[in-house]
Parts: sequence; structure tokens; C-alpha cells
Amino acid sequence: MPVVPRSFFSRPAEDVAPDLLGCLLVRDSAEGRRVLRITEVEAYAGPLDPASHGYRGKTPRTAVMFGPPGFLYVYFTYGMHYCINFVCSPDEECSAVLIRAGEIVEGVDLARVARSGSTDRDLARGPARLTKALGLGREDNGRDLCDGGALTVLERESSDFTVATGPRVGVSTATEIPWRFWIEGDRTVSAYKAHKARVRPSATPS
DNA sequence: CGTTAGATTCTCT
DNA sequence: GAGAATCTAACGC
Repeated sequence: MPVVPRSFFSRPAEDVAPDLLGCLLVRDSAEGRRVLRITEVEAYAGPLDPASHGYRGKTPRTAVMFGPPGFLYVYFTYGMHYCINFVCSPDEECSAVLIRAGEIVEGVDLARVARSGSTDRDLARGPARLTKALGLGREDNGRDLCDGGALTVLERESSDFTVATGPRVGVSTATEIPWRFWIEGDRTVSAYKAHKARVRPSATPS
């Protein structure tokens, strides 16, 4: 299967996102090869999208999102999780696709070690689980997906599935924008959860 | 199967 | 200082 070229990513994320469903993310490491079949994604735009990390302009964290397409954007959240995005749009513009879930189709043994305690179905069922199952982290931020290196995306073998769309998961703003895309009926798609503001006990009650 | 609380620290205001 | 593009365990049915 052909490697996805940089021009594929040089479009708005909402156009790239559905085209990524069914594609394979190939991750080579010292331990061996892991391959993920992508089943669920979300698109995030730039300064006009209040749910995007790029909403308030370029910062040290989001610099990669404003750079050229075809690179990996890794962010840290909830004090303990990493998630991965594919940067889209031409250089200087900001958009990206969050890889939310997938099925491990090669290197299941390695993914099981990385996510001990998980069932095979749940290995990459969720953005942080997926990142951990593939052994990716902060150090992979900014990696090139199109240089033929150890992290590449292969075109899908078939488009024999239905694409479903809906609101983005865990997002508290712009909930009317249906920029979540998934393969209908696929068991590895994560469960939808609306954002819920968390309440922390106050250390200084009045 | 479903729902819910708590964990834990980075990032930008 | 507030809140976050989440996960897991624990509970109830």
C-alpha cells in the first residue's frame, strides 16, 4: 500500500479527517513494528475553532500545529495522558486531526505489554490509550510522518464502510460542529462522552 | 451492561 | 490559579 504523501495533509483538517479512516499508522521501534488501523478521528481548526488548542494563537505548545502539514503534534492532558494529532493545512495555517481510536492489526503482543490489563478490543480504544499502545509520547512531538521514517501512514486498502459523524468528545464549546468521524459499527470506536466539568474540593472553605 | 468519582500536572491567563 | 481534545476502578443492574 502506498505511503500517504504530504499533499494529503495540506488541506483543512475537516477534509483530511474522514479520509484517514481505515488508513494504517505504522510505528517502528526498537521492540518491533506496531500497525494501527484508524477507526475514529476528530478535526480541529485554528483561530476560529474555540475547541482547538490553536484558538488563542501560536504558543510554545502549539507551534507544531502552525507549521507545515504531515507532522505529529503530541499534547499532554489531564495530568497523565498523551494524545496524538496529524498536522494539516499549509504552513502557517493551523489545523490538525486527533487520532481517537483504532484497531491494532500488527504487533498486538507489543501493544499488550504497553497496555497491560487491557482487553484486545480496548488496546487503542481512546486517544490516550492509542498513544500508549503504540509507545508514543512527548518525545515524538514534531516527528515527520512523510519522510519514510519509523512513523508513517499507509493508504487504506478499501473504503467498504460507512462514515458516521457527530460532535467531538470531551469538548465543552462548539458542540454543534460535527467534526468527529468514525467507522460505523466498528467495535474499537470509543464511547461518546460529553464534556463534564470536574469539581475539585476546595482546600480553603469559607 | 450502565454511570460516576478521583487521579495528577502541564499550559496559558 | 483554573481547567483540561482522558482513563480506570468501583459500584449498581
